[in-house]
Amino acid sequence: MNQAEEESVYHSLEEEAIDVDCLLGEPRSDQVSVSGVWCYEEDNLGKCIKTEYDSYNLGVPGSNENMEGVDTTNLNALDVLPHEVGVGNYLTTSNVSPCDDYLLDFGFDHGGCIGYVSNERLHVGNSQFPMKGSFGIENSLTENISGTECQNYFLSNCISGTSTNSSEPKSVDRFDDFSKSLINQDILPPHFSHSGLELTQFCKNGPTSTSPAQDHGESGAITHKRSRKPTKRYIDESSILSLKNSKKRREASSGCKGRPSGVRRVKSQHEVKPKDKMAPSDISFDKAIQVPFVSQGPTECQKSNSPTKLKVSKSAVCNLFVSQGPTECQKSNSPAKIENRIDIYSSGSEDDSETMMRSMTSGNQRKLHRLWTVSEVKKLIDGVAHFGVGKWTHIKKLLFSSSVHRTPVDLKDKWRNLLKASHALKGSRIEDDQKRSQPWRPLPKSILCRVRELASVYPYPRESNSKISKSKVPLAHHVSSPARIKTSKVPVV
DNA sequence: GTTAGGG
DNA sequence: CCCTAAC
Repeated sequence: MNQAEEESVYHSLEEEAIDVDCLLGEPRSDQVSVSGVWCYEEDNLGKCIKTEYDSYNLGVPGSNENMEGVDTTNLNALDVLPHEVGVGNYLTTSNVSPCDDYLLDFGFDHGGCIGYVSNERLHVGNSQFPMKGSFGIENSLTENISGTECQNYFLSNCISGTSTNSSEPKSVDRFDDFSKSLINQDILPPHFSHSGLELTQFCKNGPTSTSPAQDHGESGAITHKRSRKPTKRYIDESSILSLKNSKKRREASSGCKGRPSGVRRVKSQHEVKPKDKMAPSDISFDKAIQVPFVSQGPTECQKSNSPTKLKVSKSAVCNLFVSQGPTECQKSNSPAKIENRIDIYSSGSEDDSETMMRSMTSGNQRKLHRLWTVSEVKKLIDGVAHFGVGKWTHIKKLLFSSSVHRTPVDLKDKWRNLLKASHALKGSRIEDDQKRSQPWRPLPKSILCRVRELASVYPYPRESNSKISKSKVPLAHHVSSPARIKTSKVPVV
């Protein structure tokens, strides 16, 4: 086995491990959408119900003491030992085979957990619809259709809807029904309810024509960098501090570079305008030095933190710093120790596979640092592929609705980082270099490649201006991106 | 309210 | 991840 093969095996194993974690960790409320979407497919109605039933039983093993009394279906489900409840059982009990991708995507991760289909596979069939297979909606559409029919189903539906509405009314109706079902589950925006205009337009022109890039009048022209002047806060700080605290600053910043991570203002509800906020007394550099639990004087922090709460925070944070492994963070904190200010833990307890850190000083609470899972990255990529760069709230609402901790800004930040990573990969081509630059979390090369593709399709403002024009990406030359997609990605049927 | 970009 | 100007 050469090195490349080892790499690929390594990646696939890693992905599998992460995804199984994800699967076991994130069923929850998504189950609702599973059953709902399944039931769209009439042929699978029985299976859906059965599977749903089974999974509920699996969720409460041993809760039924009269096992002899239950029917065969229940017995089958209950026979499964808790540790056996996993991918295999879900799949084998469901039997909705043609679209396992879809099942897993929607059932457990809304679009990318196990069933991610990389872009490479998208081109296996004769359909070249850009985001084929990797996006939950489309998978859902094709759940019971196999082969090329499956691949072209979405498209053919749309096209038949435009040319002659009566040519395949059944398909359109079917699609319409499905889209409605999605809307009812908040998976699709309301305007998807009309399979006629919007969707056909979407299909005919490809996703980019209705993408945010054009909505904002960016067609052809890449967004220019926004001019940026020094922030008020910066001006205030610098003017005041340069006079009063230059000496202290040197001492404080010697220990921590720049703004110390974790030192942050509490965004209180009584927040005032920056100028008022930064009264000289507030800019005590006691805050900059990371001495978390010392009373800070009349600052905002003190307003929001009672001494007892500080104490609680301290213990919780200690626990967190000790237990860095996945899934331990939540479990190691006894409920008694965690109260109001720690509620962020319970609210974010849905993803056990993530490593969490918390830096905290002066009572300021920084959001949990949640590492991005591969499945999350895939969802983000799919979202960008469908809606374009910049539609972060759209992507958030549609694909990350179950991830309360991922804000649109987070998505944007992550996309920026992905671009960096993908460019790093492009620059050095060698995967070892990639690992050297990101030894902590090597992303699968396929993902980075996909990011790179999308980066050329949906240039990110500024970065794409400079990098893509300079780079040797052959696809992104003189043709504006929407036009390029139109010609290269949308198949002519 | 959202997004871009600097930190 | 946070912050803030720009939109």
